[in-house]
Amino acid sequence: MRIGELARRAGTSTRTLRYYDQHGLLRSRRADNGYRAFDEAELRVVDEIRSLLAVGFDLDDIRPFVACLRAGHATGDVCPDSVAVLRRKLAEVDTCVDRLNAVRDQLHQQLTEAIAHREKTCLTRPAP
Amino acid sequence: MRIGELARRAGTSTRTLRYYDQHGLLRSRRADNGYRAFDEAELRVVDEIRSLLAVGFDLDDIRPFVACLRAGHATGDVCPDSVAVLRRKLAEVDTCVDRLNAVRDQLHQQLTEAIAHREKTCLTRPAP
DNA sequence: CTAAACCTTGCCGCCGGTGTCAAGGCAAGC
DNA sequence: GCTTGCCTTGACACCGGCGGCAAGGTTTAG
Repeated sequence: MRIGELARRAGTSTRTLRYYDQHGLLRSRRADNGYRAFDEAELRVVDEIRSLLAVGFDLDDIRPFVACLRAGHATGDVCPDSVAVLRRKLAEVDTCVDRLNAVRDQLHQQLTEAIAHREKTCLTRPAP
Repeated sequence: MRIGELARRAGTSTRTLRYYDQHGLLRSRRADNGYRAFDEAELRVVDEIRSLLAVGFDLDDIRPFVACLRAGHATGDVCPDSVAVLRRKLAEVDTCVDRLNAVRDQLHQQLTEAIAHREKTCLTRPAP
């Protein structure tokens, strides 16, 4: 399979696939004319990459998952290295959620106080 | 007050202050030698900018708050435009938190299943 | 007089995944 | 032979808030 077909089937662009290839996440042979040739299995790999990128992983995070797939596992997340990344990412997301919630609370309070202040100082009509 | 002093007092760098100035967030006159001269009040402005940046606002979001301070208000958040930004940002943070929580749940489930799968397939010792 | 400590503008780098364009090689149908 | 559509590498652009450096002018202390 050449890069255009893989891109169409995976629902992405050739530019993107070349980038993954360049960074060692895809496996490709070269035909005599220099064209990249991909196995069917790479479609699954691209799907894995895309879905992990979509949840906020970067390419380095994704490497173990790809390796896990190549090792013959049905999913990329059952290998020790993948599990380790999952743990780390989960922790990262947790702290990120905590921070965002703190920000949320601060914004909420600031908003509440600002509105209270406006109603107190300038006697405009109350919000509709 | 020159830029170095303002930077020291605000706990930031001259590079940063020039950046704010360049983007119209600070107000400065020029001395005869070309040096920027800042009023005392700009210290408060820099503080406002920094604290809003810290919670994830970008410079454009911050403009109304600065304008509000310049309009003579004790805090930058009591003016209508600032309140509008606060509302918008609060909504953004809310959806961001929701997305992150969804990701969190997905990661958690994936992790749980991956570990269950490992314990089922390869009979390694259970995690310590 | 000179060194040190300011100040100025301007430009490159970063981060990461991708869009996009350039300039060219190859394949296939007419 | 010519057009069309694939493929190749390489390189710039983006986003945003800076860091850092260069090359120069200014002021002040000693």
